[in-house]
Amino acid sequence: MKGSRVSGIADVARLAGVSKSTASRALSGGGYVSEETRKKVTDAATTLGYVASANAAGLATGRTRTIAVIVPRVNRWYFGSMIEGITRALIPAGYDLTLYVAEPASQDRESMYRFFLARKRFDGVLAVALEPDDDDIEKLIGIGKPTLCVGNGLNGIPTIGIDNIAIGRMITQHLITLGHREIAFLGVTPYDSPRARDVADRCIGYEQAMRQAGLEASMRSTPSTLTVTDGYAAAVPLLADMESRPTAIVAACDEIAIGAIIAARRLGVPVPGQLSVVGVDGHDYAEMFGLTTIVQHPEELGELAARTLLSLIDGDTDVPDRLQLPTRLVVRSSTTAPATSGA
Amino acid sequence: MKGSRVSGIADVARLAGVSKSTASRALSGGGYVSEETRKKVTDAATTLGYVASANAAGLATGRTRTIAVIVPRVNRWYFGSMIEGITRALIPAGYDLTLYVAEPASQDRESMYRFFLARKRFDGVLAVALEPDDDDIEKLIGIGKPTLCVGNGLNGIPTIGIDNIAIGRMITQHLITLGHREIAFLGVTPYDSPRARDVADRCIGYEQAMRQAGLEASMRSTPSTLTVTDGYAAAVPLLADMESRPTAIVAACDEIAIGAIIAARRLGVPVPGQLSVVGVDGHDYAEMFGLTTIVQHPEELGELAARTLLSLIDGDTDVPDRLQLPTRLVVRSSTTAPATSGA
DNA sequence: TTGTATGCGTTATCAC
DNA sequence: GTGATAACGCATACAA
Repeated sequence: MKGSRVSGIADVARLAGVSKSTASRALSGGGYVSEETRKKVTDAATTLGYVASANAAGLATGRTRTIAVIVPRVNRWYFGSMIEGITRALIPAGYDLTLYVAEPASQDRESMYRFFLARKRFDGVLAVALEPDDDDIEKLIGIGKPTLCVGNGLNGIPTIGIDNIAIGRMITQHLITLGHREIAFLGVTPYDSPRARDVADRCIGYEQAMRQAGLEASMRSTPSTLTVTDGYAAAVPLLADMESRPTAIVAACDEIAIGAIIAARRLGVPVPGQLSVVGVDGHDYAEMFGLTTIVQHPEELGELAARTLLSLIDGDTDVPDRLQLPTRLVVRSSTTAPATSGA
Repeated sequence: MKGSRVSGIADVARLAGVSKSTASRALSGGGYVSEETRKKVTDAATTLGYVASANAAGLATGRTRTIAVIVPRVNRWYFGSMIEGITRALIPAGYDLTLYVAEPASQDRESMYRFFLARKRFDGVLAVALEPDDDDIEKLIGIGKPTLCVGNGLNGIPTIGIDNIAIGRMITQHLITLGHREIAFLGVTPYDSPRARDVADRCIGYEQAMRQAGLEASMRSTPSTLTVTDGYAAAVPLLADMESRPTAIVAACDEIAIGAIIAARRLGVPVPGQLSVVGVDGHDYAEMFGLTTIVQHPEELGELAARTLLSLIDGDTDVPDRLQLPTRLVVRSSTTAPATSGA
């Protein structure tokens, strides 16, 4: 049992009849190795089932072939999809993914920076959904490794995401074009909370479109966790009041929108007959609810972000400071022209 | 700029006026160090912002303070919650979490074993939702590190999960007790697929309860991705046929159940008036739909599993081979006694 | 209680 | 094209 130790590069070299350095070159290094010896070495490696010790290699090269991913949550459609997209880019590149889950401005995030990220067991960082009121920037820059923001960005760090203000404008415009004039926004607004800037930006887009059309903006904020439950809770009081009930709702995201649709059904408000609802995301459940929405693809966003980070790690310098992915309006059955007031 | 290198333990030792070994002992080692020098060393370390190189430490000790987590997906309520639970246990322990996302019997899973897991950059493995038709067992055992299965288990590896057969029996019994006799099962059955054994086990429990009550089992399988969309698609044909429509549905999980409820609403079948529905999971959306369900807590499961694995890594030998977490039936408004046939 | 010397498994630098 | 040899940064058995 003692002899069954994991074989190292020395064993490979011995079996191949070459020196350790030649073996190393043949397997990973970029140096000159004759085709003949390369084959001898790789054969020896496979017969021994040799796998290089990442620790030793990392110690020698300073690289870990690992990237760190910072997310506030995992159990959310957006983050879960994004992580899957990231892995899709990492697997073919042979990179490991270490996950750091910590809500912004939380105890966990503090210890993440002070302890976990300080260990620097990665070659680059993907920071997902940072929030501007957090002092992440200096800390991230202080790490001194290639870093990319995904979704929400921070000044000074290259960011890849979507144009949320334009999205807010677009969906609001869609409702205005249909003839709606009483359009309420449901979700996180930039006024009650500086956090969650991506969705707050959609609210800004909503305001812009309303103002431009000479309409009055009306914003209702949810408890800000952006869940169906929250959308439901926020929609009930809005829809219950017959007098002030809007003819259309712009939701900060699909989950909020779905919550609103469910609330409408409960309250007997027909969608889209008496109420049009539009969301943002392209959530898995959107189609089932016939939700008109802007579809984005977090997996693709994650995949692209990961690939960009890898090229950044490989020394690419010409990475754009800000990259916006395209999105698309998908019209379904949750939006229609408003019922004529008289009817 | 050349001098601003990251400080190593040598720098700490120099600043504290001791040798490297003493510094090492004071910071991490278990050896004897006087309180006085310990303080000097830790002070020096903090002023220098010293953080041990994980690579070097790992190379010396053979331990990585990292655990590997294998999941088939991330973007699912169950897996996302579980990962969050796992991190909850890992953070205070100072362990990193590297995530391996690969569907069973997939290309990715193959490369995961052959390449990623072979690097052994972890002290232990948490394998979530393994499927029995996959030959994971030998590969996992071959890694030679402490390993724990979560959810689905494999013979030969300690497993921690819930008793899905008992759960299937319990929810079916609930409907039988209410007076239902035509009860259909919706979801993955053990017959059309050996995979996804956890949900298939629930079907077995359903069958047991039906047989015991002298009732006829009727199973409808979904496309097996266990989403709301699938539940919806599978429920429509089942509910559309007035003649063979059951008075109650046992769903393999809450998402399937919710899909069935949505389908029922669409088809004008009142729930629970004409149809009772019960699920399993305690999904975030269950309460909103008034769904009667068995609640389980994937976060807690993940947290417990991670903690157990850590103690396994620390040399604990008395870890039970099979650990079942308790679950609880929560009765809501989706189940009631069946309408009397005559009415 | 502290310091010295050695090993962990690679890669990189140099001669050859 | 190949082979010694020195890092890489830390932990630890052993000597003091």
